[in-house]
Amino acid sequence: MKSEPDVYSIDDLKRDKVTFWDGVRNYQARNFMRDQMQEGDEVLFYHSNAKPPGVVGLAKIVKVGIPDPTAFDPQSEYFDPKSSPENPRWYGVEVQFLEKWKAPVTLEEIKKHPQLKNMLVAQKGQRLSVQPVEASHFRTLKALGRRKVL
DNA sequence: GCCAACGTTGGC
DNA sequence: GCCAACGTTGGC
Repeated sequence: MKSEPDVYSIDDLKRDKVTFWDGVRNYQARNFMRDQMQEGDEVLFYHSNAKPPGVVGLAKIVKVGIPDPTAFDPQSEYFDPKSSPENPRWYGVEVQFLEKWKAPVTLEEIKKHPQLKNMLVAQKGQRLSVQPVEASHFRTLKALGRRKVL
């Protein structure tokens, strides 16, 4: 899951412990959250528009399939008049903080890594804010994130 | 700040 | 249902 750290960072999640992941307004991302995510799933937390961009830690899905209330709120920047509480168009999930790594696994590193370079996030033009990660990629990346920092 | 690579919108 | 125009994402 991608987030711009200026908007919501891994430190914010660490502070909050649990947060509702709102504001997803892309059908592919929504469908992935709705159809693929399960409670208990681990999630890579990615800082986009960051210096450097990369995966900064781990989180866990604690609840799925929650209608996104910001879509109903005319004051919200995520307001969508086509979504209503009776017929919600947008959904989110609850995410729990697990760990923040001492150093991020940067996008540059992912692109260079033989076992990670074909990850979705490393592909050109790939801008989905929520995207699937293959199990082997997940394991490799997690091990990299947990390495001792020199 | 630039711009490639999308996704969405709306006229027709 | 096509597609041009427009908006957004996000690395660089």
